[in-house]
Amino acid sequence: MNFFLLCCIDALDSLAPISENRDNEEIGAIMNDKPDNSARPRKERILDAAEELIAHHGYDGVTLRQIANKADVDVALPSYHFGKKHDLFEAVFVRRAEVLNDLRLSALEACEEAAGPDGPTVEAIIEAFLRPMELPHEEDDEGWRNYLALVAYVNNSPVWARELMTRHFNPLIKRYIEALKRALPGAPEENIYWAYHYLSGSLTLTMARTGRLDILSHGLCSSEDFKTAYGRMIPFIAAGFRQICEPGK
Amino acid sequence: MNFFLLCCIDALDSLAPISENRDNEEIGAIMNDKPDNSARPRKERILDAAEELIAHHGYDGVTLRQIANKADVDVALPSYHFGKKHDLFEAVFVRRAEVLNDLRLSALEACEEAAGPDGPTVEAIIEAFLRPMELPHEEDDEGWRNYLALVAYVNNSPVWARELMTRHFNPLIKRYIEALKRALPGAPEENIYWAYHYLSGSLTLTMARTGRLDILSHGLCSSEDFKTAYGRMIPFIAAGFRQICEPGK
DNA sequence: AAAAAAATTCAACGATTGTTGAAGAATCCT
DNA sequence: AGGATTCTTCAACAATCGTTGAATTTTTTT
Repeated sequence: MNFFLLCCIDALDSLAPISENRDNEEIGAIMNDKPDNSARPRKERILDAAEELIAHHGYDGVTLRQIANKADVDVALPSYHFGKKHDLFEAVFVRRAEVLNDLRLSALEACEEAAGPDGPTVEAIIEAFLRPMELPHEEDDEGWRNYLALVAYVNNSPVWARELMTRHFNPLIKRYIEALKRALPGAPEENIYWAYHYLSGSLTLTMARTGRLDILSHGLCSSEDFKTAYGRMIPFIAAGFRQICEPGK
Repeated sequence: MNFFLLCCIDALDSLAPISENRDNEEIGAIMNDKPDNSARPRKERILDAAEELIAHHGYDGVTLRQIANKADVDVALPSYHFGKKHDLFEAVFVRRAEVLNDLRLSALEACEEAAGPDGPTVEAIIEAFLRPMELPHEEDDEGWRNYLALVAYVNNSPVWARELMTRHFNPLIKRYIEALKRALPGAPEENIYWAYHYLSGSLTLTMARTGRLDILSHGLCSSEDFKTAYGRMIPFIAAGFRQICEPGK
């Protein structure tokens, strides 16, 4: 009863002059749609909220007020911490980009080391490219899932892809391309790029998690099932690479 | 001299009470960034403008005023012809959807007829799926190119994909899936759906024309080169299908 | 040619947008 | 403890958003 009363007060406190931040947040975290907002610092909460909303509705489909509301902070706080809206978007994008690049670089180096002097196979390289994206959300890390959907949104956008994606991801991708060239000696160079393009597309749609495949297959396949998605994808893409990149064919 | 004067008047006529629409438009079409707006009826001009702008900037990234401006019509006209903004968006999406479906259906039926009693091969089916998108813009039909970019945008969006894409494209896709099942007897059914998913992703990114591949390959490949994109894609995807759908492997 | 219908323009509405400066509260440093 | 710094709130700004009703022009019909 006492507990319930406090929650109702909390729900109406939009105009009450509050000065008890910590207590208020902890109570609000219990029965709100914004989970455990009290735990993380506000600056990261804003990034989390922006990440999720932009991944689902796009940059222009989300307002700073929606972001602030989901993060349970004041409207002015995103601007204070990140400046313009576009800067907030970049901050969201950059936050996990280096983490992902590091994971991928380690995976590539590991599979190169494990391989013989001829270098790793196509399958091993593609696996090193894909598995790092599976790892972060084996436990249900919704933040990482949202980020991957955001990357899919950016990578498919004619506006953002050239700037953001190229700047942050191309250097590492070029390393992967070099490894693929070694694994496919004699391949026409442009075909390697086309094959990577198809790989990128398949991966992008997977990360977007639109749920269309679920409907089409009547529940036989699930967009949320990353493990299966990547597991099938590796031999699929590798066979495609071999088909158009091996000179004998 | 006389010609140039008329153009200047035309450029300043935003507040002049005009009643000579036809003449005015023809003159304006010569030196404006909005080409041949006088030729097509206004209702289609609005669809064209919305198509191009939404394909490039997304639904929320475009205002009705921008659309009206590009179509060279009044701000209120889109609302008069199509109602709400969302209805205009759907009108754009639907306009060419049936045309595309018809092209694909004809292509599928043709290749089924050409094949023997065992039905067409995987390559033939995928070709029938892809080539209809190449045809409309072999001549530089920018309208069709914009539409395909719009479909890519929609198909990659968690918000729109389930509703619009499913409603307008799933029926025909199911026919293609059935043909693929025939071409790949004994294949695990879910793998067919996964393979189609990868195909859909590769196609989507190709239609989006982000220009990233151009940068990555230092101009070796071009996002605008649909012919090559589809030509390489068919054997690539077909090999992938065979890899994960043929029971022997 | 007059009347009816459709197409187009104009001006304006309330709502919402991103952003800011000043005021206030919390935290840190010495 | 107290001054400096950082963080957070509040209220408000001009600009722009989608949409609409009434007026006007153009086209179609009679």
